[in-house]
Amino acid sequence: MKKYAELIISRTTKELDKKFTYGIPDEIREKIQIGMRVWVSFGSGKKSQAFVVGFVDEIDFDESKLKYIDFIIDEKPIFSKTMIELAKWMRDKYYTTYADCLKCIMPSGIDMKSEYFYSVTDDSIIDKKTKAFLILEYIKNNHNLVSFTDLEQEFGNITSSMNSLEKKSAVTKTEISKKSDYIINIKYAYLNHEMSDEIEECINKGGIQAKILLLLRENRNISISDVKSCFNTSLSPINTLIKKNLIYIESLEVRRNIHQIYDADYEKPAILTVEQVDCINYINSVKSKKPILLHGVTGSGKTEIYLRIIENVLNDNKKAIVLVPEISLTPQTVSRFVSRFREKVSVTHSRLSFGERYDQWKKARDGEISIMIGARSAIFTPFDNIGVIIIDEEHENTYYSETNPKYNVHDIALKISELTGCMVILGTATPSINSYYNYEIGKYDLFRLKERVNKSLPEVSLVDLRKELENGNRSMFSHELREALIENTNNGKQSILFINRRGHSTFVSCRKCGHVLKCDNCNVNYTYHINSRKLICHYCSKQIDNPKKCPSCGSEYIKYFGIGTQKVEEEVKRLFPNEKILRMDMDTVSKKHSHESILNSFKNQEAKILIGTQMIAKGLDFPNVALVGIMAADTSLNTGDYRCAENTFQLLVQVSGRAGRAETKGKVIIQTYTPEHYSIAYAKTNDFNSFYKEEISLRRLMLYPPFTNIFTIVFISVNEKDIIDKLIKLVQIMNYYDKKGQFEIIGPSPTTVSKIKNRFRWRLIVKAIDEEKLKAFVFYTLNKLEKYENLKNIGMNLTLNPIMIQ
DNA sequence: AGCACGCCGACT
DNA sequence: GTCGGCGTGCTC
Repeated sequence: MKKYAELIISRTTKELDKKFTYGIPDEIREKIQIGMRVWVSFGSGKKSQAFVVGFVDEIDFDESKLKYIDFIIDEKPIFSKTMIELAKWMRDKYYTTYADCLKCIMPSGIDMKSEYFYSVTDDSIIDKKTKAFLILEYIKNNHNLVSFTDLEQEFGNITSSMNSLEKKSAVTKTEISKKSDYIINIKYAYLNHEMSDEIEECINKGGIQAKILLLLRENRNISISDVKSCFNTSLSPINTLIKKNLIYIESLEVRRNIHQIYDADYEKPAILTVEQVDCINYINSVKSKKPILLHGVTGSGKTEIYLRIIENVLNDNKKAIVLVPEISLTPQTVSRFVSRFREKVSVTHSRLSFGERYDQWKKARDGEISIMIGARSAIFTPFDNIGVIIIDEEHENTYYSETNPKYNVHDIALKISELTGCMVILGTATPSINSYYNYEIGKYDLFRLKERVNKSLPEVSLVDLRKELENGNRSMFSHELREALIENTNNGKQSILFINRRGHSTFVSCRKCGHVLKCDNCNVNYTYHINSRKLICHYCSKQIDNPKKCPSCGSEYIKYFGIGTQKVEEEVKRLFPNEKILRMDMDTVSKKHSHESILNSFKNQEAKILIGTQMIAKGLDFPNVALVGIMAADTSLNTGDYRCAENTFQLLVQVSGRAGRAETKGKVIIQTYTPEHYSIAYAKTNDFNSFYKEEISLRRLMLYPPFTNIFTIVFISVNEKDIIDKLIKLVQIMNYYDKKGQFEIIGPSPTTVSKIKNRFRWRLIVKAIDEEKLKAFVFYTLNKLEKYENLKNIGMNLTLNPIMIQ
């Protein structure tokens, strides 16, 4: 047993994507476990982090090649056996490497790496004025210890220089490894009870030392920093006491608390509606082990159901993971859970530091908490006994990872459920087409919540902007929206205006020749920003001054078209010169906490009107909001993506849900140029089922997911001709190998944004019914292409069933 | 992926 | 001769 360890080296290339067998030194044989991180020599060069995934008794290679593990990095394993199993499955599912998947599951920011540092030992043999001499000078001037990276930054390519300097013994190379464990140790003072007589004596003498001893009599231990601040003193009395052997010091690891969230008051469980009781009974009694799709209109009390289910799970001595979209991870959401379950809850999200996140992760692993709330990556919370995974707002796109491994939280949750037997609950007011289809074909169970708790659904009206135009209204506000906004504001109620574009004008063009101003680095129209009076590219952030003359024909008739949040703000200010107006978009929330402060300000009724993009669409609950205006419902319809109808329907229903969440009856006005489009028409009546019927039959007809699988291959390069040529070759290879015609190959064609930051992007779409066959086919043909063509200078972006076709 | 090694051409 | 640029091959 435990003769040799099987390791995955922490390098993410296909060539190294296999187990390497290492010897185990006797002194760590007892301690080493599956799931631990170890430090090893690998190949020539620097040492490497590796993960223990198994043990074997024999090796199947030449023993002379065997190397031994240097040491174990952490005290405890960082992967459970379930997580290692999960990584193995992810590797095949998402065609990445084992190391990539393990790193994804592992808490972020704790990678252990090493680097070479150089010191000068003898500079007499080097000629002055040479580059080598300058390098030596530089090292000596920087504490005689400089990293390779720093030297490279200072002098450019230095590989061969450093190698020859080392050969001549002018410098010595040291490998220094850095472990980021983010551990905070606090030093605590303890009384040495063996010295009670001496302690008594010291107390009688009085002074600060006596005060410290008295305090320690009352408490088992006190942190040194507390002692210092308590008596407003330095370290010296403490050191004297240590010298006298009356107290001793011990370091303890402390875990950071996310303090703010524990301030919430205890919230009494709400009285449940009949429907909610039915739902909870249903979930608790269902035996099928299928994921449960919880389809409830906004305001139907899903959160209270989550809380009750979690209560049950905790009573079973099990744990719960609650996933929410990053954007709705606000203290408001979290406090509902905290107020019910207090210190059993923790939170993890991207705004926490690595150390804070790692500490919450450790609390979960060590059983100090039972509920973890977080965005996408919280699905990997290392609980030992998961009872339920709740995915709130399951239709949200943020549950898809865009970087390798390009996983989808639904898939991961289902796999964890398969491995551990936990429940999976998917909650939403607007199910994703995929999830609802899974219910229809019997893969998921469904519970429908039809009522709003204490509330009625808002009244929704559609305004046809074409008719407004016919009637001579050229402004962005329809007559109906303008009147409603004025009335609502005069009544002291709050309004939300939704526009899915930031900036002022979404394109700028010349009225004389029609020239549209575009960024020269990207194939994107400039957006006009009024604060800076500049044109900004939303893809590469390039800014140029607002032109006075058309760069094409020289005319002065430059016009600004398209509505963004800033233009709406400008218009609303004109309507209500004395009202404070809040705007929330990427430009106003860039500063830390500004997201929070805008929402708080609106919550505290400091402003009656809030204008915003996507980010105001979700999960916000403001009781005084009686009007929601959607400025242009069609924006998300014209993206050309196969999911645009689904996205539009979801967005409209979600935004509408912000209205009338308390006693006030809410009103929603949707402005659109295409009121007859089914995604808009059914959003008006909040009729998911009809929308679904129409959408699913369209998907079936057009052969889109969930009826097929789509693989997109995007090639990226500064050389446009090169990527087109290579994609054409790929198509030829694909046609050659697709003997049975099982694969539909579309393209090559430029991506929606065909140039970003001066790099061209072209894509190929491959469709097939069978996911496994599709993956195999794409990788087989790509490998073939790689045999004939040099693909080193081409960026590649491969995605199975992308959330958005680029 | 790193990194070494080896080959080649260019530059004092 | 030495430096820098690359192609190739290996990593328990």
